[in-house]
Amino acid sequence: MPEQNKTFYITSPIYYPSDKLHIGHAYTTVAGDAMARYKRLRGYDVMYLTGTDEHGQKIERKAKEKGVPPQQFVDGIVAGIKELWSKLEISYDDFIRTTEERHKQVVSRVFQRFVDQGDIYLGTYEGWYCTPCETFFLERQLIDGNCPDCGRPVEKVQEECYFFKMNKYADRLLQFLEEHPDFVQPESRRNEIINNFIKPGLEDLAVSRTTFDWGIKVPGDPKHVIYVWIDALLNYITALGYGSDQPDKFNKYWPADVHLVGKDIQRFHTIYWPIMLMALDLPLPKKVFAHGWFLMRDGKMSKSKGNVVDPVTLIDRYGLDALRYFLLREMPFGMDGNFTPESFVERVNFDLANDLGNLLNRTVAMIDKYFDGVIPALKTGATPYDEELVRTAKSTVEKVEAAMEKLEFSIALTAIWQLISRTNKYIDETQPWVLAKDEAKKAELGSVMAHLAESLRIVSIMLQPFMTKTPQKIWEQLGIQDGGLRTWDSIYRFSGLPAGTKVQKGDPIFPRLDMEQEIEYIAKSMNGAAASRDAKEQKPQAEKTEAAAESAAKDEISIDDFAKVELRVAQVIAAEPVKNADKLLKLQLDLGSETRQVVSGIAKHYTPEQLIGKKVICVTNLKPVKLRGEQSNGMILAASHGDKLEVVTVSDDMPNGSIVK
RNA sequence: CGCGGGGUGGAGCAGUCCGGUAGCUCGUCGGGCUCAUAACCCGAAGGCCGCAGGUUCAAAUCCUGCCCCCGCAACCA
Repeated sequence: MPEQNKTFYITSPIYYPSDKLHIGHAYTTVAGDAMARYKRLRGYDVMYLTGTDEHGQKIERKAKEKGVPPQQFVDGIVAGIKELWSKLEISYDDFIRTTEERHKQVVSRVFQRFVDQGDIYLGTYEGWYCTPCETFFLERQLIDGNCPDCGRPVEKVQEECYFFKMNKYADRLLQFLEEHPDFVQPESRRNEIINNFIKPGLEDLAVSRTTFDWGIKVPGDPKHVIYVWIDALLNYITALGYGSDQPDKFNKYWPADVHLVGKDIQRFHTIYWPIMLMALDLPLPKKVFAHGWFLMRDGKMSKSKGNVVDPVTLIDRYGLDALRYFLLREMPFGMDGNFTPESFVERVNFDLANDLGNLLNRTVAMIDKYFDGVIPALKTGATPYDEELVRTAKSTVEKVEAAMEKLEFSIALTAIWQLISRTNKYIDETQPWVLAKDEAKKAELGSVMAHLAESLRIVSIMLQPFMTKTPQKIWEQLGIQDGGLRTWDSIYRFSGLPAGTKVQKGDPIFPRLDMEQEIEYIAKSMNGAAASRDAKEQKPQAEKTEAAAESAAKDEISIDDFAKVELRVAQVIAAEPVKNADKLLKLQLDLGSETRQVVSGIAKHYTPEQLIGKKVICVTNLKPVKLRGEQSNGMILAASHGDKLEVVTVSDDMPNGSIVK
């Protein structure tokens, strides 16, 4: 039997195609791609899997709103996701969709097996149901025994539901986690999982639903739909053909080397997934790595805050490699970090344009100028500075390899940039422009040029996992055509580039950006609708923000529809915080003819004192609700942008109760 | 006592597990150089490492208590 290549199986999460993806999704998937590319470079037989988790109530509902069948709805979104991946040059080897036959059949079979083994049983789910709200609640969610949403009485319901006996495997799981300290990464999250979830005892997991239809039916009991985790997690093996008549890939790649996940779903991958695999008598994945979030200046990214970054906007304007570099460099993998327009532009300018781009540019320019574009012979030792440069290059390779094994992308990139920096310094030390004036120093000068070119070649090869276009551009300028000079193995020696190679001067690979202008550009693209209003200059067609898309998607209404809303001027005569609530203020409003109580979620922005006396606009014919136990008979209008919020007011001489239209 | 993360020179972070010269990027100031994308290189200033106790020969690092910030969860009609 021929010797098999070492395999490497890495997965991204499968994404939920109910919305457009944002930079956070791009981040995870680019990280997985970098790892996959790195392992391929190192000679591994790599399987990189990504995909979509397409079932569930939310998609069923969204499809209904759009008036299309769920499958058609997700098909559209998935096409967009694939387009984004193609734009990001994600080198996935397979894209699994949970609506595919290859997945659904196996999920059914596995479910049946769990039932047969006694791991899944049919039980009853007990909860409380609010008929008007059509929502289930747990005992602890109720407020004074009533619906937390509308305050009306709820009724106790018992519903059939299938459960997975998680606790049956808890001891084995705990033992596994103790024996495999590397399984959960970063390590800090391991304790959280063990202490918060496993040690207190695992509850049986509800694995079916009867409240919606869009999903894989429970075998032999079609009113039940298999609920998300059983369905979704299995993608990692169904994509490999597990349980099908073609299990070759499964045999070859399983167990997975790394599951990349967001920290929000790490729990499911480190508890439920291993337990499911134990129940299937399969080996467990080697590692579950949770990366952090990109946070915006005003907190977590969210559409309502208007701070969502669309990766396409950045790619179209700054190029793919700028974005990929930023994502992988800006924050340590596994930690939260910030996205700001400033940080993005600074990275591009300082690291890419000034350090790397300029180094290539000056190197090629000098080879052109001093040697008619032909790289001379390299002779290490020709200058006193060679040795340290060569040593730095060697140690950089080691550092990058070590960092990549731990998925420490930012550390790997930092190391590469240290080499770039060292190479820039080498130019200052050797002073080629001085050597050039002395014909006797021609060989020395030539060797300096060769060192520069070789250093850049090594950099370009190490950049391949992170950037997809830049290495190619560097090779073009350095005149590297031989594939052998592009391999990872070729960088252990500092002498790969043969003398006589003809360089080809080109445009700067990363043009310097105008800081102010670009920061403003990105900031505007993030602000969406608000930005488009005050945007003075031309906006490239690519700029379409979520917020803008969303407002455009809102249906037009007629004047009659609007007339249904009764708005009146009201004066705040009393205001106090609601107990046990951070965000709520209880307001007493004078509407002229009456006084009424309104609870408003503005405590983070106004103190009660600031509001008293203000004339605000109140929606007076809104259905009353109870919030945190307080009656609210209306709602006051407020403008919000990002984390700013301001209530809408009118001047003091407008009488209370005046109609607003 | 709901869960979790964090407070380190002006900004953003590393170092904290395994105590022992406090490091990186940017900014500021000064200098050098001209091959290069006003890029590159060198140097300097600037920190009682949130506060208070404790352990130790020695604490950013270990222990105890406290303060402050930020996510998540419960409430934004």
